Amino acid sequence: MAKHDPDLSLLFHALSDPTRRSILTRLAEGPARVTELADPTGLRLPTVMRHLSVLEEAGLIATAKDGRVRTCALVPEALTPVRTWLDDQRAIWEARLDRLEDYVTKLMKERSQ
Amino acid sequence: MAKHDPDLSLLFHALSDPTRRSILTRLAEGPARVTELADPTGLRLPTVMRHLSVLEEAGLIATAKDGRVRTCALVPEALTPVRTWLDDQRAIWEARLDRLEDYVTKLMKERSQ
DNA sequence: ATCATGCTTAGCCATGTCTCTAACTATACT
DNA sequence: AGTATAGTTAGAGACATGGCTAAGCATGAT
Repeated sequence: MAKHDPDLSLLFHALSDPTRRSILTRLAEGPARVTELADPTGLRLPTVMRHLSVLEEAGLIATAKDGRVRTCALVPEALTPVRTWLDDQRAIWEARLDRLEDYVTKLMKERSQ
Repeated sequence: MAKHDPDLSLLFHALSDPTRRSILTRLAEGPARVTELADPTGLRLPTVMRHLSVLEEAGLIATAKDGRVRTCALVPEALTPVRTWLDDQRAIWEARLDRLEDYVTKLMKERSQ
């Protein structure tokens, strides 16, 4: 299968880890430095760094280094493709439901004649 | 970090693969048997089976076997937790924006005095 | 200049993922 | 009964992931 949506795959993969989701939730309340993010996870710094780079490569966060401190911030628009995919999926599903409804309606009309 | 949301992890992981997403999109148009789903992927049956069981374990599809044919169907409500998580995330983000706005408003008031 | 802080790099290990082939089972067709 | 069809199981191989330790490198504080 062609990988038509590398973005979506990256995004969903980034979101599939509880640690990464908790980092995002934390960041939703405001930017934070690396150590600050690592602290509540109970994980070692290099491990958290890895999570952060997964998030950054997915475009979910942006980071910048000032002096020796790296500050991380959420990129809220990054979730748009996910939302869009969900909406599209629901749209197709609903279209199908509509067609099914039409079909049932048609059946009932035919029956009532 | 405690894994408070095994469901979400399963769901996001299931959605992180293009093949699996394409299967879901196909299923959104109506139920299908395994071979039918395998066909357009260009993958071997066992591989597709694996994808299907990932989708099933995440609760995204339901399958039933009739004779030697297994039919797969979408479970559209399964996406609800994902949608909820996205909404929650956005809510926190917007709350933060509001607080920021309040702060700015306050600053401006102070300044104008 | 020295030391502490904050991050980064390198490399290891166990486990998980995605794909395959080969062989098997169970159901339908003739 | 014999053959084709639809799926399943088992297992292998290549690579990714998530965690770690140990060592390195800037930058800020004294």
